[in-house]
Parts: sequence; structure tokens; C-alpha cells
Amino acid sequence: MNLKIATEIGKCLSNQTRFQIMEWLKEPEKNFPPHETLKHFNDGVCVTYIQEKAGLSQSTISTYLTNMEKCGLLISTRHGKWSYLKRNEETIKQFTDFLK
Amino acid sequence: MNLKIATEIGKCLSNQTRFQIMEWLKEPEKNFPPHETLKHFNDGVCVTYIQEKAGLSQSTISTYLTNMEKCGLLISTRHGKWSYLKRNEETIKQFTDFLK
DNA sequence: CAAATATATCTATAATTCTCGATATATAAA
DNA sequence: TTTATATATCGAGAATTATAGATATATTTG
Repeated sequence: MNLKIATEIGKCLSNQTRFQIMEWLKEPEKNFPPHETLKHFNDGVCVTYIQEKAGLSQSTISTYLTNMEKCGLLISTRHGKWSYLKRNEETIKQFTDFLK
Repeated sequence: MNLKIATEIGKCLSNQTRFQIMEWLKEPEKNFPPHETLKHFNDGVCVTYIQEKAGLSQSTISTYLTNMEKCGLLISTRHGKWSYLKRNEETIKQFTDFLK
């Protein structure tokens, strides 16, 4: 972890919707409906579910998630036409350790 | 810790200077000259020293520090005409626990 | 291959944040 | 009580971020 990445993570965490996404992804089963195709949450939650829950436009949420992945807060996995997002616990730990 | 305060902390941590102040204040003795009047760092570091180290204007740093105190990242203590700032480890822990 | 679906990117305007100089306030020193 | 010093607040223009609609790309399905 370095200062630049840490502040990029800070930017992602400076917005309530983005912070909430991090919270929601702690418990996908509790916060999202089951995936019809993918029968599990091993790789996280698809963009559409996150977008619907957040109530913002598709492009806005897509931008959020892309940036959150770029700074390492999220891990993105493609399965066919869907992108699934999950928390990157390793980076999260590096960030909190850096601050503490 | 709640979502609103957490995102306010995120805003403070979204800027390299502000994040660095948090880092500098981990080790005042190492990062700042000794205080002439106050002989210790028990209450942290005075605004002027932080301002000089950061290299930004007095008003900018004062605003930074005020906001960092408002969201609980820093604790401010007045001694005469000086304000001393130190990290608020309790809030920092609450924030990192909230994210994890 | 055409149509449908999911996601990503582009572009532009609105909103917010950055940063400073000017000024105000509080305290100490002369 | 005037002057000096440290910090806080105000006001404004510059810079950045927010957000959406339009469009592009990728993948699946018929």
C-alpha cells in the first residue's frame, strides 16, 4: 500500500453509495436476490443487481465499480455476459493497516 | 460508526496531503521539530508545523485540520494561542472495523 | 447472422471540492 | 492597551467529480 493508492481508495469511500456497495458485498446472500444462471455468490454479485439496489443509472454504477476495481477494493470476474464483483479483502486489509 | 461519518472520513482520506498528515502524526518526534513552549507531543503537533511541512497555505491547512477533527480523525487541544492536533485512534479503529 | 441482453465507455452539464488571499478572532507580549 | 503571533473563517475563481443519456462492445440466443 502506498499514499497514491490509499487516496484513490479514499476517493471511492467518499461517497455513500460506493461505501454501501462495500457493505452490501459483505453479505451477498442477505442483500441480493440469487443469481439465476450462476447458482452461487463465490465471485460476488452482478452489476445489474448492484445497480438496481443502488437506484442510480447503469453508467454511473458501471463507472463506480470500474474505479473501485482499479484501486483494488473490488475483484471483477466475467462469466459470459455478466461481470461479478466481490470485495478484495487483501487490499482492504492493506489499506486499514496503512491507516492504523 | 455510521455511513455518513464513514464517508466524511473517506473524503478526508481522498487527498494525499491529508492522508500524509495522518501518517506524520503517527510519529511526531520523527516528523516535526520540538515545540519550544510545550515540551512534549502529548497533545500532538501545532498547526504551523503541519502547515510548513505540507507546504500549503495556512488557510488551506486550517480548513483541512478542522474537517479532519469534525469527522473524528483528529483531536484538537488548545494551549494558549496554539492548537495541537493528534490522531484519534478510537475513531480510526471504528472506521477500519466498519470497513472490514 | 440478427436480435436481445449485460456491461463499458464517451460526452457534456451540474455540483462539489480545492485553494488561496483577505479578513476576523483569540491569545500573548511589549 | 497597542502590537505581534497563531489559528479560524469568508468569499471567489479554478479544478475536479457526479451523473446521466447516448453509444459502443461483448456475449448469448433464436
